[in-house]
Amino acid sequence: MQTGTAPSTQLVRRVNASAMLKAMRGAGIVTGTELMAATGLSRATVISICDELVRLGWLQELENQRGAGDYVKGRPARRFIFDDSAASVIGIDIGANKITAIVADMAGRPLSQVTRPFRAYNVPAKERADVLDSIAAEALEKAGVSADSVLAVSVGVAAPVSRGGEVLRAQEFWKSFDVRKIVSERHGWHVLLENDANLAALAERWQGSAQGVDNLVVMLAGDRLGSGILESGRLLHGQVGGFGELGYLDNVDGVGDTYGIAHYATLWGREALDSGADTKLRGLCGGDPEALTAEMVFRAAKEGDPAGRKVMDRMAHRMARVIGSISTLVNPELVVIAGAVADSARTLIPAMEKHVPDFTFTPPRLATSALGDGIVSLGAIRHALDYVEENALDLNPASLSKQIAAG
Amino acid sequence: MQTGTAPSTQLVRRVNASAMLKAMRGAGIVTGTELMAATGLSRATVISICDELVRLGWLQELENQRGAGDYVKGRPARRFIFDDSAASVIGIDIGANKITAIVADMAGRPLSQVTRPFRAYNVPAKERADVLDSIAAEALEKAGVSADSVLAVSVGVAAPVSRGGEVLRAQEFWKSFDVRKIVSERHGWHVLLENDANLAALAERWQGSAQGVDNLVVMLAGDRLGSGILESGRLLHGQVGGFGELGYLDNVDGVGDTYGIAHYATLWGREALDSGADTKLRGLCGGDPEALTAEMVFRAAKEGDPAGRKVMDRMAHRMARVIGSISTLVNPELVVIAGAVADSARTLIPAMEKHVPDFTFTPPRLATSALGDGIVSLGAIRHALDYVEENALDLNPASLSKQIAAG
DNA sequence: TCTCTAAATTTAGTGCATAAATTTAGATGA
DNA sequence: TCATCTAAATTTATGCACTAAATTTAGAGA
Repeated sequence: MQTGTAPSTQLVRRVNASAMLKAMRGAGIVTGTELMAATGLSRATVISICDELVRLGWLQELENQRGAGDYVKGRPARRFIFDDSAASVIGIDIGANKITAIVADMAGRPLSQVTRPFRAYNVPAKERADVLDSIAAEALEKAGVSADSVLAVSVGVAAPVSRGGEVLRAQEFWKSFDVRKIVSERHGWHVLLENDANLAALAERWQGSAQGVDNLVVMLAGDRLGSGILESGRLLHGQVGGFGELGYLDNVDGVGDTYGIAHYATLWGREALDSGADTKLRGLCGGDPEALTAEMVFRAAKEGDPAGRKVMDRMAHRMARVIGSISTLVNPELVVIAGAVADSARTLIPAMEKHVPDFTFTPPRLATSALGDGIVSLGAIRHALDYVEENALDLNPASLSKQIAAG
Repeated sequence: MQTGTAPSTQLVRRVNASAMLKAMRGAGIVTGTELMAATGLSRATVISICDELVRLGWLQELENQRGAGDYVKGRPARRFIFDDSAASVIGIDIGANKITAIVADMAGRPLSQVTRPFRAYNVPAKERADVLDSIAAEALEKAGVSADSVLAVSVGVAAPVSRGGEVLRAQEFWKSFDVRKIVSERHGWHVLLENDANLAALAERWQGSAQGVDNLVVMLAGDRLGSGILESGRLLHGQVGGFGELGYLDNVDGVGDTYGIAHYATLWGREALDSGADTKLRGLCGGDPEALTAEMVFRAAKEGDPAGRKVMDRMAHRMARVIGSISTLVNPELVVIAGAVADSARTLIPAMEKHVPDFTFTPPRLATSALGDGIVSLGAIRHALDYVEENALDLNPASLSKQIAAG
């Protein structure tokens, strides 16, 4: 009589294996006893899963069992270490002006980062795939990592992406389904797609100021406003990926459109110049309003320039309305402002905290992201790692070397 | 050596048992073979779970195996039937003006419905519990069902309720945590709390026009606007239950507040009267603007009265803005207008369908609820049934009779 | 060398499932 | 009447994943 096992039974093993990997990631060297405490499983189970994870290439067992002399009595514990370099993932951010790729190891440590500006819109699918290919190849080379070691690639795009990873309403130039297929077929990589603001939310919860926060809004607030929303720790997508779209702001009093902080800083700064006011901005941009950047306006405000400060004041009012409206409907614990302007926007926080309660009965905590420009590609790394960890028994370093051996 | 089984292993049985119950609910008489097809489980498993469910009082096995002559060959199948009357649940809607209770059997069939108007606000917790008790008792008596057969009670309130079932920001008069505890202790019932609009969303997906819809917004649109949101089939709550709050509409152009359809129908109808226009409304309300109701305005519009039609036109524009804004952010497949005015609001649909695309790039389908005034208590029934089905192995008819025998 | 100890291993048993062989209840027809 | 047919139930043999308790083991120290 042959075998036959319920898929539901095998699922238990998958769940426990994922839990073990998650417990080990970032924990350094661990013993069976520690894992028992972390997972609630029995020693027999923990050890058997460890043995399997070693076989699959996820873990390495250390030879020198007695470690840094932290304990001495009894039989020495077997010591396992998560093998950070067993495989790698790639996170890619396809922004409006540039494309960024990060190669990271299994601990999520970035090994290399490559950024390349865009040349044109509306290039054919194959060329788009080529761009993605070449930047990925460059990042891999820079990281000193083989393309065969890549277990998953996550790509962030500035367009709605459905829960299933499909871009159904291809805004601007990026119609990604083809690309996904092409890249996947070329390298055998698993390619995931996700909205850029959603990835920023994952990044912020992973390494930013939203650690442990389950109800979170992250606003990408550079030139345009976009938002990624986590509810009970889950990303929201809606029917075709539009959850978090902010177009309704067009009709909100005192907001009127979805332009972001950088856009309005520049616009209002130029208005101040045009008004003929006496302001430091004139010096900063060399007298040419077209040369004025958001950065200059922030700097002027910081240095006490009245025109700059007035811009900041208007900005805080405007953003308070934006955050107030979304917080009413979504009721997050925390709203994080992210993107290229996040760092400069930190000075806006006190004023925003003051005004947001005028627009919602459930004011959230406010923060700015410290993750900088790479937040989306970092979120893509987390997204890819999540996928790999969930599928660790099917998608693993050992399966890679088998492929290599077979190919 | 004694036993010891992983909780994760037992979980498989629970999941399969729930799946079996869900497959049987509403299916009438079923055989093992049919259940194999419905659940994907093997015959041995299906039969063993059936035997267990019979033991727990969920199912009954029929004696006369050969049914209505639909087939004849082979060994007669054992035939099981879900015992609708094995236990019951109560769904309660605590509205602004009245409280409604429905007692239903395990098939979700309402056995009785009782409505009672409110007398006062701000009654002490014990009295509130007494009101709930007495209306529940009345509904049980009317249904001819014993209080001992109740497996769960779900209560809908017009206030934010967190995922854990706690009312953290007790709007108006209902601070329900006490009540939950009191009722639970008096009868040993499991008492669940949920927001009324969320329950309406469950009802609409269960028996309304949203069957099979996973991304859904249901708007309670009577005197005040409220919304319940399902994303990927899950109710959204946010940090303290505020997800779906519409207070941001205060600042949306052409909306300005959260008053509902009934409110504005009455208000605008009175404006028409005050303007001295020649309108049927004057006859309908007997010349007294204070006596004018939303219902009269709808009727006048239906009969072609110009003033009434003008109100409908304004209403469609206003609601298009409301639905457009929420649809932009939430991206539902379908928006259902529910509550007491739903039936009258059906005539608004074509105009709203025309205008909604002006306010969102992702216009949803629109519908009005046919579930009438009882939509919240019906949703509470579904909520309670969901809870019972998820916990069918722990919370079951046999455990009830055991309690009775022990007590 | 003996003892102690904490951890690993081994052994026994449970729960939940599958799959294949066998039995069974009834219908049918020689 | 009784063998035959059939679809379903049962029985039997396994597999997998886990727990729990008994036993062994690797090193430290008296």
